[in-house]
Amino acid sequence: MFVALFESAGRPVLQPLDTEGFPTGERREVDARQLGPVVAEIERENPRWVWDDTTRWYWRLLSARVRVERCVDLRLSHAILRGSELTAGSRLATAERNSWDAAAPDSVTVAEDALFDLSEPSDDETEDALAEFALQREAIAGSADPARLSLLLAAESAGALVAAEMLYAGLPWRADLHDGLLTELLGARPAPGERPAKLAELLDTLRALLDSPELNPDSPPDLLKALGRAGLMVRSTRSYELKKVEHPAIPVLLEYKKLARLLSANGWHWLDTNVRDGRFHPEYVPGGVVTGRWASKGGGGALQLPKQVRGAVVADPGWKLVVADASQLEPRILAAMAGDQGMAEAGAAGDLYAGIVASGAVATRDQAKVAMLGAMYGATTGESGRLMPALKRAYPRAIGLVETAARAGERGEIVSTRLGRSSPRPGAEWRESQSDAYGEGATDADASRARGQARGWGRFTRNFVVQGTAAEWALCWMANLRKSLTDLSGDRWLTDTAHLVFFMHDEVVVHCPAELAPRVEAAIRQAAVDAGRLLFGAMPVTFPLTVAVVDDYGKAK
DNA sequence: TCGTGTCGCGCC
DNA sequence: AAAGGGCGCGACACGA
Repeated sequence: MFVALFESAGRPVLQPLDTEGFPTGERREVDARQLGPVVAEIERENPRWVWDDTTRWYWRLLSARVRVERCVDLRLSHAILRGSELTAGSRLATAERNSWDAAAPDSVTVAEDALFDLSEPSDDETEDALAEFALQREAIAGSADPARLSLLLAAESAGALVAAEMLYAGLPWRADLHDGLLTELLGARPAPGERPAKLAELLDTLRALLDSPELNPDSPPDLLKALGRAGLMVRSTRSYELKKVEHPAIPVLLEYKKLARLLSANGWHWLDTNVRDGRFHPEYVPGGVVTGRWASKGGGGALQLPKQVRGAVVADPGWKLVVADASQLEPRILAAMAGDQGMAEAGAAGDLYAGIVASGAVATRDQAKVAMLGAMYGATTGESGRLMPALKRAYPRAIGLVETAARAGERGEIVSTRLGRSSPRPGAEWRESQSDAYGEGATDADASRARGQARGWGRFTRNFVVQGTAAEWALCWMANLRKSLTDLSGDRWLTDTAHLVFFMHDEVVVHCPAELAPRVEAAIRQAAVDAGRLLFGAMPVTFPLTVAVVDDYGKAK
């Protein structure tokens, strides 16, 4: 059963729908303040809620302490169906761009304010949304593989529920410990506009060593000039560039850069703006990356949370953090997608890279790693490029898959993930440079530039299939886990029992009462096994996890 | 003063 | 000749 939830004349409206998206029962208007209880009552029948935007609706429900198990996020689903190769001929995909192609409204606070803001009554959204849902059902039913696409859309929508719940719950964050860490590394918190003591000391030393009393190392051009005056010929001021140079100023500069980065990205200002009441509430954006990965927004930067500050993430008294990450996820995904038995076997014992060495393809674990990364990213030079022929001989199917994807991208074609998310087409500029390269009056330089651009797009599509399928695995993993955590929780509210608090591409963190930790760990492991089966069926590829039950996120790994 | 572009670096 | 994918953000640089 589907139940659509939309707004009409400023009021929530419920409409039961059949599997084709047609109304089956009575349309019901609800007072905004009664929305939670009404949804909770219908939820007992385990419907799939259909709404335009999960953030918008689910935030209201969570605020009323109501959870739902399943939903269809129409905006996220639309984006997938619009671009998927599997639905290319559908009415949805061939229609003109419309409001469903627009980006989601900005943030939950907007949705929250809108709840009681009657000054601008919205139009009746119902017709539009119901029509969109029917188009989506039609596109799925008529697609080349409805089962895969349905799984993808279910996982994408479940992910949106997880993202909203993680925003609601927040990641436990000890501001006092974070402040202590900053003070230890940087010195006491300075007055606004001043440098902390440690940073100021390093700056003095650096200026003396480079004989540049006015140097501002935060300005790359300024720094580059000062380095040049000191006889240090570097092309940029990047750390890896600087590390190649021998000079007493370099270690000081690297230390300065590291601490300056900590201060500006995750210093006291970050703490002030992102941590409230012992929780960090990062805003995730499901489907925010073309490949299907999540993005994050707001100053928090959940998906860039540096290891340096993870010690401030501490479980509540009597609780634990269960931290799990999927080991070598992307190469395993590639092996599974390609049906590469040899690579699957190499990963079966636990360490895929060790398995590749054992197979004789390359000599060392480091080489195995750099070669695999090169295969997935499209490296052609350096050690990684040199190792490719050997890797391809040992694993022709896996390497063949990414090379096929790269060739397709070079021709301007689209590629798809396991479950059917397709890559965007290259832009007009790209296509023009390709056709110009073979037109009249084309120079060697035109042709060379076109080849470079073609290969660049090939590297993108090469990586797309792997990164995107890994994102699908992670969505299925989280969706499975969310369900089993709910089953563990009995009648307790989300944040009163085991719940997801953090996600980072191939890693999850669950915050739970200490006595539940063993069952949570088991649930996380089972969810990973089930995710592998959902995507790849009987293909014998394993997705091992590293799991740690800790008090403090910094202690994991 | 503002918006936009670039650099550099954190994460995967 | 060389050629490594995807992000978000803060600080600086620069031009309107």
